Amino acid sequence: MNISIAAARAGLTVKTVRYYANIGMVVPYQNPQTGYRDYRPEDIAKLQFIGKARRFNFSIEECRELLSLYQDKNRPSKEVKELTLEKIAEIEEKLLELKALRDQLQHLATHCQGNDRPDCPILDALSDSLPS
Amino acid sequence: MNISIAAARAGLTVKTVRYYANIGMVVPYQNPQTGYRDYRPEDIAKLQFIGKARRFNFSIEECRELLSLYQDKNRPSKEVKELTLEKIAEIEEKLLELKALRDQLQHLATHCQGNDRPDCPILDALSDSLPS
DNA sequence: ATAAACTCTCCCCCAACTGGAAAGTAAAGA
DNA sequence: TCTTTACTTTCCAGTTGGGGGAGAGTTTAT
Repeated sequence: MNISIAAARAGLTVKTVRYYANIGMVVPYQNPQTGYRDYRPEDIAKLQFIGKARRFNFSIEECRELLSLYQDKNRPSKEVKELTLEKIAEIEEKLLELKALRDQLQHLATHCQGNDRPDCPILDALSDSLPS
Repeated sequence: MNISIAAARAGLTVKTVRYYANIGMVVPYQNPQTGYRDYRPEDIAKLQFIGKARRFNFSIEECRELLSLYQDKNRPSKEVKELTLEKIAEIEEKLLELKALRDQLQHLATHCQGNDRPDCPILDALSDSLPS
């Protein structure tokens, strides 16, 4: 299977798939005559796996880790669960940050007339000390 | 005021302040003999302004925009409010994404024993099609 | 006077790709 | 078969927002 088919199957771009080959994540057979990459079903499965893990906010390095766990048929599920729980905690933290951010901005926007007058509590807040 | 004092006043690193000078965001007077930058109170005010806007998740370009609005005494507050509302909408979207992500991961983690057996619904989900 | 602490520029590095140029290859139509 | 189009390759540069560190000059403190 050529690279564009492989990319489509995995829901990735060709550029991304080539990138994954370059960084040694999914390295397909490469025809020595033409240089064309040839993706086999197991390569596609890996690409799909990585695509999903990336969508779950796992970093490339974490994907590499998950992938090796995935390929090790005797791995304990403990490691995978731990990694997942860590990721959940990270996301929780990010959620709190973003909520606080939104609330502060919302507060400012509510107090801004948003008209043609130069009066603007948002800019005032940014130039003075912020309500923390 | 030298750059380390300026950075401390604005709650930024020296590297960051120098970066802001390089990209033309806050360009202080620079002694032609020594090359040393000299930050005046209005430069510090700008740095503080930018620091706060960055903490509010505004991009460098958006900071530039806000800064020019801030410096224009006759600006209508409408533009600032619009930019802020857009930012809020962005954050809302990101919040939804992250919540969905957390819930899916949480679901997977709940169904994983996390023991020494190779059995792992998390990896199964990553390698099969995901519950979407 | 000398050592410590600061500053400068310059360049490379990070993540995770994306875009584009130049050149070679494959497939499809006339 | 020839030609055109669509693909593929490598390589280089750019993105965001800086961080790390070298090597050289400057200021400050002792």
